[in-house]
Amino acid sequence: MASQREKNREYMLQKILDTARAIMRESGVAALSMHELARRLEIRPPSLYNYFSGLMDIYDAVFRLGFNLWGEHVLDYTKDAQTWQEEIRLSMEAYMLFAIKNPELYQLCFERPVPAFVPSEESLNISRGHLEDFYSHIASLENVIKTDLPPEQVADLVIAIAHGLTALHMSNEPNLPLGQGRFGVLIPAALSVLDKAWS
Amino acid sequence: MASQREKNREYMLQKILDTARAIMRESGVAALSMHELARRLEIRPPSLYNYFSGLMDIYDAVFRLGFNLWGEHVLDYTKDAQTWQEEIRLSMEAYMLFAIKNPELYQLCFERPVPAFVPSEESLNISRGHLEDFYSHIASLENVIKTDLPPEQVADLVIAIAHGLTALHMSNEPNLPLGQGRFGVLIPAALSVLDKAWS
DNA sequence: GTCTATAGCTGGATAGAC
DNA sequence: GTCTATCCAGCTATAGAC
Repeated sequence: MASQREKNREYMLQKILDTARAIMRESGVAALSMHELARRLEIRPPSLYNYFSGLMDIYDAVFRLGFNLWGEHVLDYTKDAQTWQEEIRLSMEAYMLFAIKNPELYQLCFERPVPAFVPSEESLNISRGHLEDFYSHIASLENVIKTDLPPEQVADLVIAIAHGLTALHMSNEPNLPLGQGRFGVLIPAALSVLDKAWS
Repeated sequence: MASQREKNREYMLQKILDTARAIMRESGVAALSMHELARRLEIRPPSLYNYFSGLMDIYDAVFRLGFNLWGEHVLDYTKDAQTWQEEIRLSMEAYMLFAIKNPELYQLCFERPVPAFVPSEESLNISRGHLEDFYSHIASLENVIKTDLPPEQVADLVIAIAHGLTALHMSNEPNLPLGQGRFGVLIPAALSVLDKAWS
């Protein structure tokens, strides 16, 4: 039973997080500030403290939001995989696609651009959960992927390759769509290498 | 003929850059400031303007220093390579080793932690030169690496893998030496994959 | 080449009125 | 739940004395 007050509060919380993301996207993750946030929302900075306990709390909320969206995104994007090659291809594409569509969430969640921000344990547990899910997924393919590597290392290697291609894509041509650009174009090449090595 | 004045000036320039690197290493690249720099050097902030035109100029000098050291480092580390596999192994190891030994230079040169800092054209040309050198190196191996990929893509894929492993190593276990840790341990696995795919 | 003094900006956060 | 007023801190950079 959401009362009108609760709905208004939800609405405001949403608006704050949306605006925070817009600032991070336009000016870099580190550019988020209570002042700028209040300016864009056309309120005074102290009002924000009715919704969040401080700047780091807002970072944490966006971080949590990022990993929640990431979980949904990967689940949805990889749901039709039939082979391990497809599984890995879709996982890598999902990684880069998420970064292209949500650069501010990608930076905040997968790089560490704000040393002063340390995610809360609660938020870290969400991210750990997604990693465990991926480990399990790869472990279930243990008998079809032909390699001596333990499944965790297979998973970590896939993550590292996806991360490397994505990070370089984002710092070179962040506006090009999936599959294009100097590094975006290399996903098939990376997959071909893994396929030849592990088939 | 370096006069005493010139020697003193060189010495001070060196001291400023060393101190700048120390700040970046301890508190993050973005934490560099004229105030903190002056504090550690036990001078007043305005004195720094006799050596650099401003904060961004100092970033640029460290950036340039980073790529100069990077060039020497790679040249030295890969000089004994006999096969393409060794060439690639040493290149990847050189990449991660440089990051472990000079995390502040790695972050400033290979990640982009300070959106407000844009390297000067002169500095960018140094980095472009090193990339061209690596392209040439890989191109010279075109007939021994068995792949349909153009040499630039071979090089970019190697860079992406090295970058992915290194970035994840640095954000997870930056203090572990080369070859250790969750991602540091994966260099041989990555090389094995490339060897199987391209031999 | 160093300093003092200062301008002028940004920021996080709190007290307390309404 | 919003505001005004305020504090305190950090920063880049310049003017001008010595």
